[in-house]
Amino acid sequence: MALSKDARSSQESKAPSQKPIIKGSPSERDLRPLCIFAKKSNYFMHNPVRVRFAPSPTGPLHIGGVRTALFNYLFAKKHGGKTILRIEDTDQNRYVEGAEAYITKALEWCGIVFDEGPLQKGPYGPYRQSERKHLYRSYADQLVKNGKAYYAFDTAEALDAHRKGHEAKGKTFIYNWHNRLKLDNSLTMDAPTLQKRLASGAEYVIRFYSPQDKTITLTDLIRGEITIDTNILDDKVLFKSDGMPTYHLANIVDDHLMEITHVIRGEEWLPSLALHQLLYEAFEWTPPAFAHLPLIMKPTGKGKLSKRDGEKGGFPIYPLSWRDSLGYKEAGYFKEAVVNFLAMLGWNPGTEQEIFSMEELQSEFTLERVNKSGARFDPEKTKWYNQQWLQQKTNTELARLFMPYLQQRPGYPIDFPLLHNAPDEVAYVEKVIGLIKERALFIQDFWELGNFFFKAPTSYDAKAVKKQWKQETPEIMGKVSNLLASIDGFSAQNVENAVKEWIQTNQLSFGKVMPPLRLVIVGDMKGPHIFDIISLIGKEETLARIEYALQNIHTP
RNA sequence: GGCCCGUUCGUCUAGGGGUUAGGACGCCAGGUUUUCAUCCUGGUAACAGGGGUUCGAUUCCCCUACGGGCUACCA
Repeated sequence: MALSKDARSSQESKAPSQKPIIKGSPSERDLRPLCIFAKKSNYFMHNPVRVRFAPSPTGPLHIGGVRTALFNYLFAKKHGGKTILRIEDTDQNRYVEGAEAYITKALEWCGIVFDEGPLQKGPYGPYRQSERKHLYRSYADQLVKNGKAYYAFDTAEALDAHRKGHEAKGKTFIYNWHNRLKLDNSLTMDAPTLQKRLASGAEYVIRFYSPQDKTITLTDLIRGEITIDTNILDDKVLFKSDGMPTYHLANIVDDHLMEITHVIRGEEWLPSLALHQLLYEAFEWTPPAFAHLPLIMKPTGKGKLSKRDGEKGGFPIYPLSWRDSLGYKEAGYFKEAVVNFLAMLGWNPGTEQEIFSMEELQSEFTLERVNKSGARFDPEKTKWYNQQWLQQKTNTELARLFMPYLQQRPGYPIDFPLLHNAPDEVAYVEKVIGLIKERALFIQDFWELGNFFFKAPTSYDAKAVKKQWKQETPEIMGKVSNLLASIDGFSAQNVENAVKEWIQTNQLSFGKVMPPLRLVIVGDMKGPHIFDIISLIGKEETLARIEYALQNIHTP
């Protein structure tokens, strides 16, 4: 009835039982944002963009959820709008202690900040649905009064039996127009019976009365138009017997009350869009615009990314650690890298730029450039993003971040006279990082890459010894040692010049000097330029290492 | 099963009625570094299939296949 007032009913009558039509030709796609803004221009002029991220505190947020929050945040920033965090804790059974605090901390780490929410408050609070409980009942009642919803007394067992019965016959049980009059609800009883039933304290739910024989057209900012036949919809429960609303009711009521203009959420909600649209119509409210994000899929195998994939694939799935699961932060990822790779999962700028800061994303992001199809998650590429961001950090910042790792290593504090070259330990670490930075993906790689800057080798790579440590090598190393001892001004350049000159005048080959020298200094055939290493660890330490090697390397 | 959404290199993607179908990750090969890695250069590799529409389709339409989501008094 109220539907007829709505502009949509004219569209419905035009296309009664048409097949789904998806409009998405290039020209229409390009025009889409214009159309949307044109249609709602008045609305937009007086209503600044307001988006919400509405997680359920049933556990830690995984990166899929973080991406949804990120896209909401970027969209709001792009349009100078507001971001709202709303905690959807209407399911008392699934509540997990600490989950809400985790969500708040995780998003904060990523740099996703909210203008309104449980902590920052705001004019539309409270921002936890459990604290808004008193609000929802009257909205459910309003729908009952208008004939848009009804009481249902069917027990869980009875419904379960129906489902099983249908399943046995290869059919699906749907609580809607084709059987609602055979079930135990207020549609099948007169007023006095209903009153008696309610007064008796019987448990009941409130169900939405789904319309019959209508085709509704839905608009999704990413997918275009979708048409749905209402006959396949079920009479969803709006209000549960425990006195709490379901997601569907609470979501619509709160989005309306909080004046949300754009709902950006995961694709798993697309099937509910029709119901939500119908609810807005039933309340005679203007619905927000909707955008359904493509899902993030498992790196291998079938299905969407889940919490288990992290353990299986050996990569973090959560932004921060949660119990036994290592988070991105703790695994050594920069938040910039996490935000960057999450943004590129399902969105792209249309240019070849891949590295984006949060600020760049805020100005570049558009919903029109979000993909329609799900993106397989690639842990390898996340490492690459981290490497890219690591290279952009200053040595000072990297040193600060590396110190805690270094301090956990045996042999700390540094036990040899390295520090002659630097005013303090951190300054020394900065110099080390300057030499090894470009080969690192993570902060903690610095140890593997440069441990020989902090402790002298006590063992030598067996293969390298076999190959490099010849009969004459000890004698040569002894002479190199004497040479190094005589050098004043122990810069990398000075040392290199001196050694090269010495090799030439003594008619030795580089191959007889350089590889063994690296072996005694590093313990292995790896690392940055050997003269950079020698210069940085200093003369005293260099000589000590040669001496130690001469005593301890023996060829069989 | 039903409904909805989707489909370009192995992966993330650009593009779009006429292109040598572009980039990135990965992988491979050369070069540099008298080490290892980085780095540089190059290479490998894609329009799911079938019908239309069209002078011409990877691009638009339909069908099929495949993938995904939903199908709770969960969100």
